[in-house]
Amino acid sequence: MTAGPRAILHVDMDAFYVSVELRRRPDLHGKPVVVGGTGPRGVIAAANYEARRFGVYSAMPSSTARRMCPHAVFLSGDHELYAQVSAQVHEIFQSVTPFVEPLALDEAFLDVTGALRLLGDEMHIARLVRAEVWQQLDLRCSVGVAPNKFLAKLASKAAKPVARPDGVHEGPGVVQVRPGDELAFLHPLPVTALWGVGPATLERLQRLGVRTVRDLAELDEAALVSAVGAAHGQHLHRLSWAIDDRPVEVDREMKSIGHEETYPADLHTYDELRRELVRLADGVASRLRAHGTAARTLSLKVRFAGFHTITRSTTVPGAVHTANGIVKAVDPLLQAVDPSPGVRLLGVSASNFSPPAEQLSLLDDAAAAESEWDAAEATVDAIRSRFGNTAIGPASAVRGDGLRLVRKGAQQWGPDQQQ
DNA sequence: GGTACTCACCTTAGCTGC
DNA sequence: GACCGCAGCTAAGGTGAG
Repeated sequence: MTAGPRAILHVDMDAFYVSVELRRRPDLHGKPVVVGGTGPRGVIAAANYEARRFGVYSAMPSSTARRMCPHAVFLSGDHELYAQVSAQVHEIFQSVTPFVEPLALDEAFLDVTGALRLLGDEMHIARLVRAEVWQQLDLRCSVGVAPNKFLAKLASKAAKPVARPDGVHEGPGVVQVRPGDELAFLHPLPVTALWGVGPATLERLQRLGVRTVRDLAELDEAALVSAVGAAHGQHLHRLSWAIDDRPVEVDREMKSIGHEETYPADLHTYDELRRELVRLADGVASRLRAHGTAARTLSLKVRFAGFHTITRSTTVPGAVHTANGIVKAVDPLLQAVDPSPGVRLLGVSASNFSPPAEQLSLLDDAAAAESEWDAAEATVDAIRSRFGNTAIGPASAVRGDGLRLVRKGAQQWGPDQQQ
């Protein structure tokens, strides 16, 4: 390990999804544009700074966004395209350092400590990354530079453009928190700036009179722990003193795979739910196989019309990676659910990964059945890889009189308007 | 009255085996 | 046989992030 302070970069693309859209729709430059679900149950995935001037932000219900900014252009989004562009962005990161931890399609941490001698100081590297992203991809990003991940993330936020009602103001693009300046930068910030302070934690902290990070730092750690729990309290206390020694993790292991979907109209019968369960299980199984893994724990998520949400899960003796295996495990959980109040969302997820069951024991009945289905679903995978994701799927995934196959991923941010 | 989707992690509670 | 303490696992719910 390198002695002395680390040099960590947090690179965050500016209004990523919208910026990618603007590359193919230059006519929309300067106009408020949002990407997200276009239907009444959709949410905003990204808004450009012109739209943010009107108070529109990501995760806002699309219906609210339409009220606040009726003249905005609403685009339903193209997740596959964003993933492709994201891969190009990450290639640029890799050209600077192999120590890249992707956080999302549009952001990553880079540990450039080892690249300082070769490429110059961390500010130079930050400007280099920014320039390459702009020149190669016609996209803007903001970069935070700091001795740790947490401060680098806050710094990149400080580097971003700001949208106010009077206009969009350019940000500095790169902001550095130098070793020794950590607390001067951190302590005046509102406590919500800390990673891990959401609405629930904020309410508890406010009851203790905490408003800023400095307030939190000066709070007795025991009081903090009793308010928000041991793990969370200790973590926040360390962050409030700018202590964050988490490494940049290049290969983070995935721990769960899931799909969930909100329907344009509530579902009221077991048959409808069961049909959707098969579709969701098909999507989850397909991804499990793509990752060469299988899962022992299968979970069902049901959100009712009143937004009350329940989860039910089961752990099976042999890991499964076929739609049939998942449906068999989850169906009893679904049968125990009363759908009569109306179900707006159904979700299936798989966790507790281990090698596929048939590799462990072909003698076991369940494993043998899973192996038979595996052969069939491997053929499905091959057809999809050649002809596309909608080429083949469970019969129950066919919707409407046009026999259009509806696959997962078509409505990333809620049901579209015409469903 | 309106709230998507995906993933990670934590807390609490109950059960089981020793 | 009843009880205790402990560890490990599972299930359910909650919180937070992007």
